[in-house]
Amino acid sequence: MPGEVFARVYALVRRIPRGRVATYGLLSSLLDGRLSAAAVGWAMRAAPPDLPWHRVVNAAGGLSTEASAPGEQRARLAAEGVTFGADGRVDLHRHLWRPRLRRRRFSDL
DNA sequence: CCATTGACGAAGA
DNA sequence: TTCTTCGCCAATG
Repeated sequence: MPGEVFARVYALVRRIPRGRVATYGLLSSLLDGRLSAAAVGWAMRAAPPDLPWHRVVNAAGGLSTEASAPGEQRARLAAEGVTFGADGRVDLHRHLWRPRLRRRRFSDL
């Protein structure tokens, strides 16, 4: 059984729309520091099979799964319209998910 | 309990 | 621009 914290990450990842991607760091900050970016990586490793894990990339738009599952993440992303640069990285300017943040006081920033 | 390990990332050099 | 270094924190042995 995955830890309770991981459930929060999974819920977030399920909200990423088709054709968009999120970064480990973005998910970490959306969780308000409950989980570090590295820990989000751990959560993704243990992700349930139905999770759209392929929509999570690193801060540079690179695919961190190339070593363990060559080509799979890229194929899945390409299948939903995500484009890649010549360097093989996702074009974040075009596909990064920008979720609506919860209303927050300026004084909290 | 303690050390190590990442599908990470910002800051330096 | 590329590379280290260091902090991060759940999981593992």
